[in-house]
Amino acid sequence: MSDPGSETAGRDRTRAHIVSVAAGLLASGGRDALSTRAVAAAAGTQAPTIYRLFGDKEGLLDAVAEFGFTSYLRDKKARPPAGDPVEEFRAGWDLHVGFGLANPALFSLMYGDPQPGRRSPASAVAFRMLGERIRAIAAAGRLKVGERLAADLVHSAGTGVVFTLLSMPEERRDMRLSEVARDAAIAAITTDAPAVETPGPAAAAMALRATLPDATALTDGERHVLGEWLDRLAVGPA
Amino acid sequence: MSDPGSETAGRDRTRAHIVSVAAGLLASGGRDALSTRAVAAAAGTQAPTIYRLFGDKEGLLDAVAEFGFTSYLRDKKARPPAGDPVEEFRAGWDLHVGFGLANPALFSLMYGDPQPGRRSPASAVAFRMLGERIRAIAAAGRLKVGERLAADLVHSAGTGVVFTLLSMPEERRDMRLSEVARDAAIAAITTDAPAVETPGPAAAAMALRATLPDATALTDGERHVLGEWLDRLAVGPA
DNA sequence: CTCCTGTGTTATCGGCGATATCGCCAGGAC
DNA sequence: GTCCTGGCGATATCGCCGATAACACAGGAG
Repeated sequence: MSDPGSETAGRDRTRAHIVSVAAGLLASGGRDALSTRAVAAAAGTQAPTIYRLFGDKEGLLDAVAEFGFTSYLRDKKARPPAGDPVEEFRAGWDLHVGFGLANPALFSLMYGDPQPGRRSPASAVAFRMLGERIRAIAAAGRLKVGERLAADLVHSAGTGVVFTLLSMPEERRDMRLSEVARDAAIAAITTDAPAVETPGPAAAAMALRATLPDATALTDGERHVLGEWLDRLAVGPA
Repeated sequence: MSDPGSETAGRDRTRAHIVSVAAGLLASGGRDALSTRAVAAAAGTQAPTIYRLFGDKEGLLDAVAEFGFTSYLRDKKARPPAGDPVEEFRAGWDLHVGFGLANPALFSLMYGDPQPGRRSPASAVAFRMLGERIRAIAAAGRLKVGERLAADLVHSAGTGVVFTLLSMPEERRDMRLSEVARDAAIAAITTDAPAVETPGPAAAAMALRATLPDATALTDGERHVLGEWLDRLAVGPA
């Protein structure tokens, strides 16, 4: 281990090669084409190598999913930021649905056959991206439900749309479904009139201060303390 | 074949027995527990019998899915018609989501790993039921999109919600997700005027929640408590 | 030079879906 | 009553799968 750089480089290189070959097999032959033997043969190596590098088959599948997903993102990521967080959200939705339709086997790998608690690294990446978009909407004062619920709702709608479209013959897919579902999700989690005009906690605190009497979810005492804190926040970090 | 009645009766009986045993295996051990050998052994028969009765493994899976789905419907179908088609729709949604959460392996069998054009008999039954509910809404003059698009949208939302909930650990599942998604779907396909949107404190609370880490005017403890209150405000008056 | 770790290679295990083959027996044909 | 035949149970088998044990070999560490 005196030369870990080149050693792990060689290791990483064969690993990347196997993942790339496996992704090709998956895309061309579907999930069933991705057997350890087929991958090993196509990569010019042996079955035990896969287990040394990936632990087990699930490790290989995770690596393939992450590779395919990030590759797709890299190819498509020429999009300039739109400014409006809801417009950014739309772009993210379309990107994700496009990924699912372009890589059905990969998408099924990431989201099909769900197991409680288990989440593939690739879908974790996707969910984190979604969380950032949701947060941006919230920071703009246009989110009317909790961030977590919003993210779950959008995730549900997106995966559902992709699965539904994938179950149809390709020529019968109605892409309006994606748009309608997308806008329905937006309508469910956002408000048209932004509650906050300027970014930062101060403006948000002021906006909340104004609607505080309507905050019936809090007790009188909580409302009182909250009011004091909001006053401090409205002044700013002085 | 002079006595087709009793002959096919015996055939149907063993068939039903195998399906019932297989459903039990699937419910207890998950999808992987449903191997032809395991089913044959548990049913007290031999592997070739399964192929004689069901053609191949997919035929067996279809039969199991249909059996499980119709069994669930039979057990739960004590619901009296509600009159209002949208209310009927709500009941159907809740029934379907309940089925998915109660039978995760069956649900994955029906909707996971989608293949273009292929639709399991069980999901065909479910989709037909959905179509009837949609048609009733249309007949009442309250559908604002095409029946087909409406059905696809609802199907997407429903399967997406179930998959999302199934991917979470059981104790972390937020059942509001199903309700919010359901009502969002209703809002997207019906002409019912959505509840008048009073801004309320939710959006401002979410805006502040998103920028909370920047709120340097508060101590860590205050920020923590404030975060909990803001989450409650996002849910609304409960 | 010797050891020791990591890799390539072969062989193998138990299980899977699917099928060929054969003995058997019930029921109709005559 | 006897023969024939079609479907069933049972066994064995094929090819493939995921996974792992066992072993030969290379090449740096000491």
